[in-house]
Amino acid sequence: MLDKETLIAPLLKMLHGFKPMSKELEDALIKNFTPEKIVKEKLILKEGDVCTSLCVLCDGILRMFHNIADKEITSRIMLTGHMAMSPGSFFTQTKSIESIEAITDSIVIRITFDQLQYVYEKFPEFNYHTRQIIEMYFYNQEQRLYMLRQQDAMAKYNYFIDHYENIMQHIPQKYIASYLHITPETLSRTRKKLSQNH
Amino acid sequence: MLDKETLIAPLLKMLHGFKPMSKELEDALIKNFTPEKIVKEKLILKEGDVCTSLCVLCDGILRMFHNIADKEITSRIMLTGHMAMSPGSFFTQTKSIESIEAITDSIVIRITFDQLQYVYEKFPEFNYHTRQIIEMYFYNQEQRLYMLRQQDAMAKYNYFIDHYENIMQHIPQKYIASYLHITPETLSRTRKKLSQNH
DNA sequence: CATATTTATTGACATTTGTCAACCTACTCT
DNA sequence: AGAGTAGGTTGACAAATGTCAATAAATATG
Repeated sequence: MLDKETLIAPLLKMLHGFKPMSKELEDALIKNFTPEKIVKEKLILKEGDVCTSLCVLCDGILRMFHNIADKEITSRIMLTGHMAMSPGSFFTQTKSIESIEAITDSIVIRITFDQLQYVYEKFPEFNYHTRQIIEMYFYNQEQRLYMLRQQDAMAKYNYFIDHYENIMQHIPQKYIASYLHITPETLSRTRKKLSQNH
Repeated sequence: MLDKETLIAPLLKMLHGFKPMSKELEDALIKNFTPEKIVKEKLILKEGDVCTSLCVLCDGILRMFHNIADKEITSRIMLTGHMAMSPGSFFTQTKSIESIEAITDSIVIRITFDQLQYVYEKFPEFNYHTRQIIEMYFYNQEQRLYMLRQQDAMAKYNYFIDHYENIMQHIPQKYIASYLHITPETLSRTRKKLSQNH
């Protein structure tokens, strides 16, 4: 595994892009993030537990899912650079209704809720950076909702490949299907229809 | 219409609840928010325009909608106290794909993007407050997605009345239907079925 | 490399929801 | 009060998607 400074570098770069950070803030972040290896299929958050930490994905793919009517539904797919946590559970420090699992072997850097609060207190200007991030996530979620509102499976799938093409690689279709709120069978048929009209 | 200080009071109270604000910050907010009356059916944001300001709803009901395949889809319903804006358009100051309309005569207080940036610059601690708000909105959106993931129309409607009961009052059913991603006919039948099993 | 396991595809069929049209109801506006 | 309009309900039917089962393909395991 790479060393911590290398793993955290892209995150720091993004934060600097929003607004330059002091050396002290940067050091505090480096100090409080802990690298961690996640083996495939391991849960980094389990339904019923409180999401006490936030992970930034350095390498690999994660998915968030939950059960509805005995079926696992993938609610989010996280790629390199994304944050992994349950908003409902992390922000309010209450039990999570969702789980997060590694689809592939992954590397994350992790910071606990308490550590994060410490950084906020010590470096109030950090609120600016996280506000930017969460605005971005909020917007992404709107887009996600927009996708789900598309007329039918074909329209959703087209929207998906236009906007989330990079997600396609190396992810089992069954996860993509439930991400689109359709069954694997319907996705398979939609893909076939699409390839026939090429 | 009530005076500005009265209209802005609930917002200030909520912000104080997150973290006490200085008198200066409070004054800056009072100064930069402008009250406005919105008559029923008027658009406060039109698709294609940039969302240059954010409104806090003091009284009335608003809805956000957009067109997909020639049909109007209600993507959000806003009640007293809620913020009204297009996240995609406001955060990035680009053209909006959605419109916002008053369902009833309404009163809002409005702040422009530029005014808000000014407040952020002058009072960096305000980032803390808005981070709290947007975290809350993010969480609400997750809940919304959770609702849409329910098995069928009945399950969605049940989830809806459990979690959004207050939205029901005084809102045409057709808006609720598209909020649930179902047709007004299906909603009507679902309601009937539910009342029969009472 | 061979086998076992998981995932994807395909078909037949059931179910749900959408569509369209008619009708009813409530509300608005002279 | 009466006409007009928009929203809501109901029915018949069509279309889309889900379900279940069988098979094929891909991936993992020893």
